[in-house]
Amino acid sequence: MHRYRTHTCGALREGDIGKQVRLSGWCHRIRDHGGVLFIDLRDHYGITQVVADPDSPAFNQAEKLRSEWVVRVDGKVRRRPAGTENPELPTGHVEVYVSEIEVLGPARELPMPVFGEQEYPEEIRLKYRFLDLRRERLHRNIMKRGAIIDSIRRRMKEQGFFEFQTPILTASSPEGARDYLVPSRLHPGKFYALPQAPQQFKQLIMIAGFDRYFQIAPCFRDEDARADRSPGEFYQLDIEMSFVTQDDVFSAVEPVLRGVFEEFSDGKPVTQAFPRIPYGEALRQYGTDKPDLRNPIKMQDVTAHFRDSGFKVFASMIAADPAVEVWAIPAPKGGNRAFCDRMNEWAKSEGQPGLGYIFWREGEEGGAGPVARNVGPERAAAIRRQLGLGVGDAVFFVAGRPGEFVKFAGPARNRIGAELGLVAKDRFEFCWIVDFPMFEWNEEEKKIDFSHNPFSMPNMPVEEFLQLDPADREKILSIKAIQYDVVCNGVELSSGAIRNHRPDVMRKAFAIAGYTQEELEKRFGGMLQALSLGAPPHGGIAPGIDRIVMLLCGEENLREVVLFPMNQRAEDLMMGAPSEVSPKQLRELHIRVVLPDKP
RNA sequence: GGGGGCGUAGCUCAGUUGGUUAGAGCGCCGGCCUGUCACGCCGGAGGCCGCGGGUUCGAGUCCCGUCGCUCCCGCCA
Repeated sequence: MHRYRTHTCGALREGDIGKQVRLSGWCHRIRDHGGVLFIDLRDHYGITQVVADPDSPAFNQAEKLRSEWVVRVDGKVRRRPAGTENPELPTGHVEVYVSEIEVLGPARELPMPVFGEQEYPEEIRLKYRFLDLRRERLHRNIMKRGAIIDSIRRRMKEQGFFEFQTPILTASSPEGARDYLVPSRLHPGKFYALPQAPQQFKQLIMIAGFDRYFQIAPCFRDEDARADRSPGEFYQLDIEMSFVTQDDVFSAVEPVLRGVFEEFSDGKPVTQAFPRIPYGEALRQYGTDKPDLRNPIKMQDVTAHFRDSGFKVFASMIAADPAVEVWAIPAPKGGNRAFCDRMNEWAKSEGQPGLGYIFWREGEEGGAGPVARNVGPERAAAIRRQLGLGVGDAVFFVAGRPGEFVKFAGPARNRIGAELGLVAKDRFEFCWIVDFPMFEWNEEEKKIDFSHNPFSMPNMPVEEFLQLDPADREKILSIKAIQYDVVCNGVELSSGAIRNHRPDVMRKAFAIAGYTQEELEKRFGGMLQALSLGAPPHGGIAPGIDRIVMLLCGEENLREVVLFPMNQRAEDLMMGAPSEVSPKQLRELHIRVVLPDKP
C-alpha cells in the first residue's frame, strides 16, 4: 500500500464499496456525536466522509483531531446507511470506516478558518495566504486561471503563433510608468530595469523575421494599485504580428478572446462580432473610452434645445462659450421624482453642482421638474422625441465643456443604468475602441504631446505625414493613430497598435511632440537603428491575463485571481517584501541608503 | 501626494442622548450525545474598544492628532 494514499479524497464511489483504502488530507470539518464521529477529509480533489465509532481501534485518536490537521487514515469503504447519503458530494454515497489514523501535520488554532464562506480582512487573508488558498473559492479561481492560460496558449498556437521568452533584466523601456530598478554589481552606479512590457523585444522579434509572436509575459510597473490593477507585477498575453493591418490583428485576436470567454463563461453569452467604436464616439455616447455595453444607455447632444431657452443656467453657458455643450443621459423607467432627486443628490456628493433632469408622468407630456418648467413644454417634448423617451421615463443633463464634464458623465451613465436595473448581467459584451488621437494638447505646458503610445503609426499616408507643419495645431490634433483598445463589460483588457516601423515617420512624430534629435537618439536610438535595417510593417496587442481571469471568475478584485498578491501598498505580507538587506549586499551593489527625514 | 469608508474577543459584528461589571454568533477549551454533513445541548476561557492626547464627575461613544486596512483621484495601457 502507498505510504500516503490509495485514492484521493474525491475519488471513491459506490463501486469501491468493500475496498480497504488509505486517504490523506486535511480535517475539513469534524462532527463528534459522542458515539459516532464524522470527519470530512479534504484534499485538492474533493471531500470524503470518514467515520469512527467506539468499536474502531482509531476512535480515541479520532476524538483528538482538530480542524486543518493533516492526517492519513486507513479504513474500509462502505455504503452510507439509507437516508444519510449526501447528494452535494460526488463521494456522498459512501464513507470510509476508519481503522487507523496517523497525524502527518498538526495545526495550531487557526487565525482564519478554512471552512465556510465568511469574509475576512485582507490583511489576515494575505498574511495567511496559504490558508485562504485552501478555501474553495480561491482554490477554484486559481485552478481556473491555469486552465484559462492553457486554453489561451492552445488557441494562440492553433493560429500559428509561437511563444518566445524575453529578458526580465533589461533596460528602462519607453512606456510611461515608473520602472523597477535592479542595481548592477559589475557596473557600479548602473541599473537594470524590469520590463514594463516586452514592447521593444517583441518588435525586435518581428524585425528578426519571426512573424507571429506571443508570450504570457510578466510585466512590472512601479505605480499605485487599484482593484483592477495589481501593484508591481502582472501578466499580459503579449502578441505581435508582421505584415498586418488593424483588421488582421482583430481577426487574429477576436476568436481567441471569444473562444476563451465562451469556454469559461459558464454559458453566459459572449459578443460574436466585436463592434468597433471610434474613440470620439465612445466618449460622446458613453462618457468613457471603456464603455460597459451591457448598459444600453447612450448619451446624446441636446445643446440646440437649450440655446436661447428659458433655462437660463444652460442658455447663458452656451451663449458665453462656443465650446459648451449639453448632453442628455436618457433614463428609461426613471420617471419619478424620488429617483431623479436621488441622482441629483449623488451628483452633488461627487462634487458636481447637481444633475438637471426632466421626467414624464401620465398627463404631463410637457415634462416635470425644474428644468422642464423653465425650458417649456415644446422644448421638453422635442428633447423627449429626440431621445425616444415616453411616459415613465426621465432624462438627465450635463453641461459645460465636454472635455471637462465627461469624467462625470460616464460614471453618471453607469450609476443610472445600475440603479434602474438596465445593465444586462450574466453576459460578456466586447468592443474595440478605434481611432485614438495620435497627439493631444498639453494645456499646462502649452505644447503637443503624444496622447497614448508614441510608437503607433499615424493613420494617414506616410508622405502626407512627413510634410505636416508642426505649427498647424488643428491639423496635428486631428490625426488619428492606428491604435485600438479591446474592452469587455467596461474593463479595458488591452491596448494595441500598428507600430510605427519607419524611422523617418518616427523622427517626424517625435519632432511634432517637441523632442530634439539628440533626445530621440539617446532614448530610442537602438530601436531607430533596428527600424532602419529592414523592418517589416507590424502590430500587436497585449490583453491583460489577470483581468480576463477576473472577469471569468466574476471577481471584482485582482487579488482573488492571483496566487500570491501584494497588498495595495505593494507589500507581500507573507514573505515580508520589500525588506531591508544586509550591509554586505549593499556594499557589493555600491548602494548607500539615504532615508527620508522623519519629522 | 490628495479624498472617502472602516478599525470593539482569534474571526464576523452589536453596543441607545456620554452613565453600573462591554455583549452575540462562529472559532477555541472542557463535559454530554451512535447517523451527522453549518450536527445538537451544557459549561468555560478569551477585551489596552488600533495608538496618543483632549473635553467631562464619567469616554467604546464627543473633539484633535496619529497609525493600519480598504476604495477612489492623481499616476498607470
